[in-house]
Amino acid sequence: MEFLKIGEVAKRSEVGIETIRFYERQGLLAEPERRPSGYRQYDESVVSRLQFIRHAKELGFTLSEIKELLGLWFDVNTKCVHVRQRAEQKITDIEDKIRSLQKMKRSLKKIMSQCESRDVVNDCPLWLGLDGRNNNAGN
Amino acid sequence: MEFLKIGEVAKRSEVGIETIRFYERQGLLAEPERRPSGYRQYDESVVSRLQFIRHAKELGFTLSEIKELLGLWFDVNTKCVHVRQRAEQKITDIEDKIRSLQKMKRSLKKIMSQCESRDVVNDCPLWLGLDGRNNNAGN
DNA sequence: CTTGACTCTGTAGTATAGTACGGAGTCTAT
DNA sequence: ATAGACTCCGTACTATACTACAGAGTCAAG
Repeated sequence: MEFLKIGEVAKRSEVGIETIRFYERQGLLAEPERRPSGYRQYDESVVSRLQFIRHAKELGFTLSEIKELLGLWFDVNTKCVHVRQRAEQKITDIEDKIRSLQKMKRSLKKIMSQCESRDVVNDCPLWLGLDGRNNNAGN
Repeated sequence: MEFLKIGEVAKRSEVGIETIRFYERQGLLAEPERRPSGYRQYDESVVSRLQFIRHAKELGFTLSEIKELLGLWFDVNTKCVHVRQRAEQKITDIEDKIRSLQKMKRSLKKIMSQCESRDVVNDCPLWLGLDGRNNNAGN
């Protein structure tokens, strides 16, 4: 079987059929080939692309950010400097996210240790560990 | 001045007034004390709490997940075992997020290097690097 | 050739997370 | 004591990201 129908793509990528069509309308997926009947014909690469979208969403990227991330690849063939800049910016954003998550993780561990030692405190380590001033990435 | 009015809290936490009231309705913030006039009176701790909410949102947590995260603290005073379990689960979630972000970062760096070397390829490292289940790298 | 599962387009509805009034009362600096 | 900024509540509106039809056509196994 050369091509996948939308239902097969949905199954493999764990993304709903309606959602796939929605992403197409939003420009996250290219318009696929069609059979004479009008049925969409996908090749397998769309499955990875959809999985990427799914992961990126779970990491707090919006669809338009994801669109930009995906766009970086296509631009590789065109304007190198802009790609570099945007990729660098994205990397910085990602590093900020990682740092915040690591803080959050440390705070949770602190909660657990306090819990263990029955040492009830009045300050919540969760938000004390995560208050501002460490990152201010604007979009 | 002992207490903060909602506008001051909004300014310090960089969260809108309407949003603060919205979070109160959603149960992310406790109902604050009131002046005889009905004005809300906050102490400073609410600012950290709002900042925590803001950060957690940027990391892809939903409001109800954030509510749960915040809830962990209060439960510390009550049922230790459940807190430990939930905190452990959250830590696992966070570690998954960190791993995905690190993959994404590596993929972006790969894009940049390919861009630099003018080595145009057909496979996009971005989503090739992020498709499911090969998630087993430590940090 | 039928039948049931699948797909098409277009439109409408839902959940989440805010954001924006309107019309009233309150606070505070002069 | 009054102007201008602030706050109250309730309701309605918005943006994002889906999700669910309706009504029609298509595909493929028996």
